Parts: sequence; C-alpha cells; structure tokens
Amino acid sequence: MALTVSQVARLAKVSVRALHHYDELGLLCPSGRSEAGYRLYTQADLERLQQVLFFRELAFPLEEIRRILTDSRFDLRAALLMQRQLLTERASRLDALRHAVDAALDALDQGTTMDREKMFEAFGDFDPSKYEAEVKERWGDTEAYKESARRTSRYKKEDWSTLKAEGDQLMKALGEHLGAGHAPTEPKVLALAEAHRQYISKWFYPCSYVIHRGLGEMYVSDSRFTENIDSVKPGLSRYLRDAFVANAERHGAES
Amino acid sequence: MALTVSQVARLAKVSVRALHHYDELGLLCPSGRSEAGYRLYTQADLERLQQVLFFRELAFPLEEIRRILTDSRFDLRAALLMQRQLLTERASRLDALRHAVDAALDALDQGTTMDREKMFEAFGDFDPSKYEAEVKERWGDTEAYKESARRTSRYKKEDWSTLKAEGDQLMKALGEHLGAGHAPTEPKVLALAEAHRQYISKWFYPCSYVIHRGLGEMYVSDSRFTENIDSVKPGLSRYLRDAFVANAERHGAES
DNA sequence: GTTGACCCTCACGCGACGTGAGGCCTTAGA
DNA sequence: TCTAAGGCCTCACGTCGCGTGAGGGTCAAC
Repeated sequence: MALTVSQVARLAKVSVRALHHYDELGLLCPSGRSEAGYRLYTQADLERLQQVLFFRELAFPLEEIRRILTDSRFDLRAALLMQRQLLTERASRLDALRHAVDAALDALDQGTTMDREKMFEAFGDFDPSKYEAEVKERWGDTEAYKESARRTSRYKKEDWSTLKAEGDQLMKALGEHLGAGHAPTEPKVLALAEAHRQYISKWFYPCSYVIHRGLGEMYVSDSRFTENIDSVKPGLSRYLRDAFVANAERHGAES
Repeated sequence: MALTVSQVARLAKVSVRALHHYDELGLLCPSGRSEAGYRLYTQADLERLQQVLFFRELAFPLEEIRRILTDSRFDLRAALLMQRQLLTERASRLDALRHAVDAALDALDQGTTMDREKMFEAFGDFDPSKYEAEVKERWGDTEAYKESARRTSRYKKEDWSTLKAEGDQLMKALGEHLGAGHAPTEPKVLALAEAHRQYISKWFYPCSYVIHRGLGEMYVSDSRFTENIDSVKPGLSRYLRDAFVANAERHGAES
C-alpha cells in the first residue's frame, strides 16, 4: 500500500523535488525504502504531508514546520484549529486588498489622487502565525494557546476587523503618548497597558500580568515584533515593554 | 514633495532593500536623485509602486510585473480589474482550504481516515494569473483580454466554483477519451473540443477557432500548461492541441 | 564641530526549490 | 531474454527575492 515519490507528488500536487527536499530537511521522511532505494510513503506520511502543506500555505518556514510537527506537545486538533484561524485572517486580508483595488478604481474613475496612506494600508503584515507560534514556543502555555485557537476559530471577518481596529487603536494611542514624551510609568500610559492586557484576555486567552510582562519582553527581544511595532512609532516596542512591566509591578506580579 | 527611500518604505510597508532591488531591476525607478545621490520618489512613483505591490501580492514574478507595467499597451483600469479578479480567485481558494481543514477536523473527531484525494484537493494551483498574462502576451488581443477581465471581475465565489467544475469536467471527459484510445479527430472528441471553445467564450471572452487553436498550441509549447494539464492525464495537453486544431480545421479556420 | 539618523554601493548568504546530469531499477512488449 | 520507456536515486549548480552587514558619505539639530 506504500506510494512512490511520484504518486505522492501527483496526489498532493507538489513536485518530486520538493519531496526530496523535505526528506533532506527531516520535515517529511518516507516510512520506508524499497530494496532499490525508492522512497515508500504510508498513509501516516500522507497525513503528515497534509499538515506540512497547510503550514506551508500559511507561509511558515519549513524549518519551523518541522519543529512544530516534531514537538512532543504537537496536537493535531489544535494545529488544525490554528490553521483555520490563520486562513480566516488571510481571507480577511484579501478582502482588504480587494477594497484597496476598488478604491483605486474609484479614484481612477473620478480622476482623483488616492490618499497616500490609503494607497498602501492593505499591504504589510501583522502575521498572527508568527505571534502564535512564538507564544507557544516561549511559554509552553498550551492551555492559553489552545484557548486562543479555540476562541478565534469562531471569529468571523467582522470579528477580525473589530479586533484589529481595537489593537491598532491601542498601539496608536500608546504611540502618541511616546511621541508626547510621557513616561511609560505615567498613569495614563499604564491605563493603556492595562487596556492592552484586557484586549488580549478578551480576544485571545486569559492574560495574566506575568504573561503580559513576558509579551512585552518578547516585543523587545524578538526583532520581528520590534520591527512591526516600531513601524507605528520608532521606539514603541521598548516603551510597551516598560509600560507592561510597570503595569505588572503595580498589580503585584512577582519579578 | 519628493519622498526618500525610507519614507516610501514606511508608507508602503516594504523594506528599503526591496526598493533598492526594484530600482536595480528597473521595476520601480525613482523619478529623481538628490545631489547626494539619494533616491527621490514622486506621487507617480507611488502609484506605480501600488501596482507593483498588487501584482506581487498575486505572486507575479517581479520580471513579469516589470514587463506588464512597461508595456505600451498597459491599461491601469484593466490591470485593476484583473487584480480584483485574481484576488477573488485567491479568496475562493482560501475557502477551499478552510473546508479542507474542516474535513480534517471532522475525520479526527470521528476517528476516520480521510480519502486521499480529498486530503489534497485544495492544494495545487490552476493559477489564472499565468493564463491571463500569457494570453495577453501571446496574442496581443487586448479586446479579448479586457473583455475577460471585465466579465470575470463580476464573478462571485459561486461563479468561480461553477466555472472551475465545468472546466474540470471537460478536462476529465477528454482525459477519458484519451485513456480509451479515441483519436483526437473522432467526432465525440471534437464535440468536447467545441464544448471547450464555447466554455471559454461563455466564461472569459469570445473565443474564435483561430484563438482556440492557438490556445491548444500554447498548452503544448509552454511547460507550465503542459504540466498542469498532464496532471489530469499524461499526454492530455498534446491530445487537446490535436483536437483543437482538428476542430478549428473542420470549421474552416485558416492555417 | 559633533552626533545620530539617513543615504549610497557592494556583496555574501538564505530559503525553497527548479533543472539537469549520470546512472540504476522496473515493467511490459517483442 | 533483451530492449525501451518510464521510474527511481544522488549530486550539484542555479534562480528569485530579498536580508544582512560592511564601509563610507550626507543632512539636520544641538
């Protein structure tokens, strides 16, 4: 019942070369080899390949996919729920792009010039896959992770829009405080840090002060987050970290 | 009013390096340079960048984007309509992927094994961007191209599903004739070739016998099409070409 | 004048394969 | 049994679209 490499390639709509590559990487190794050295794939291999392809579709780097699938804590159901969530987010982004095209068409029809910010607002990424995978890895908080996946899997486009608007609003407000020279420990700033923690609790998972503080540390220590957040306002990631730390301290979270 | 490279990068959510790269490629060259050699971008440059990013989002290779935008026949409105269409197709595909995830979740919940074909059916590409761009380039039939873009821009998800099902059905039927050893010139096969021509006329643009014959030639001469079509049944692309040629000849199309 | 942010060109490297070379294996048909 | 076609293997160079860093010049505010 084993399949050879070309049979799998045809079935899964990937190239033979890709399957070789995945074998080399240890991402998807065939369960067996014929006496001639031919790769032989089983049903379990196919199931693993499906997971690989879902994650690949969601732009996860192959090495990261390998790590996720190899992790002893890997849970297929949780993975599928997360993948579903991320596909939903992708669809939402495609919608935004379509609206951007419509706006460009309108501008063209009316002979007007599009606002610069509006021209590009649908591009760029807040890629939740990076966020979620990192949370999972950094804190090993499987319950929080699962809760997040469970909760967001039910979100519709409108939910994602609301969620994103709310998050962007918080970031913007914090960026303005930074720009105005307010210290991250000022009450107004701490109130926003608290609002951010509650935003996470509301939309993703229960976010304790300890976790929230860790999130702030991660914003600074991981350049992917730093870059994304600092695109709102240079220095914002550090500012958030400081505010989250101060917020956690005033609520008695242990160091 | 000119913008420097970092201002544009921030606005458009791309990297400075990407903008350098696009300049090198001749894809997006700044309209000016300061005395110090700094790149200076204008509003027109921003508009071109928006087009670049739309096409990039749709996975067009950069060299191809450059060719399209540089083409004297480039029409912004037609491009936007096509981009809109392709984004719709992408959204449709995301939907299919989401259904695939749901199917995997169901199978997991019920402890069953997914059908192999179903496991992977949402993966792989019939990428219309390749098709449309090639049509535009090969035949320079701008009217047909525009008609196609105009028509399909109004299609909804259901339309795309119907369209795709119909196309797949035709391919499958032709593949079965190939498998059964029927010559491409047999009446039954020619009837399917005619149905295919009408399918194109119905869903995309008026497809003359000359154009249809050219489409068949393209299926054979361009490995991207050959591979895709031959994945249905090996040798199908050549078979289609022969059937389309014969169909055109029986309808008096000039050689 | 100094400093920090910005800019330039140059160039190596990465990830995910595509492509082709050279040669062994399998199967069906003569 | 032999042959031919299609399949498989490993090896390795190359492509595309940048990321990253080096070395050095420019600009504006203090």
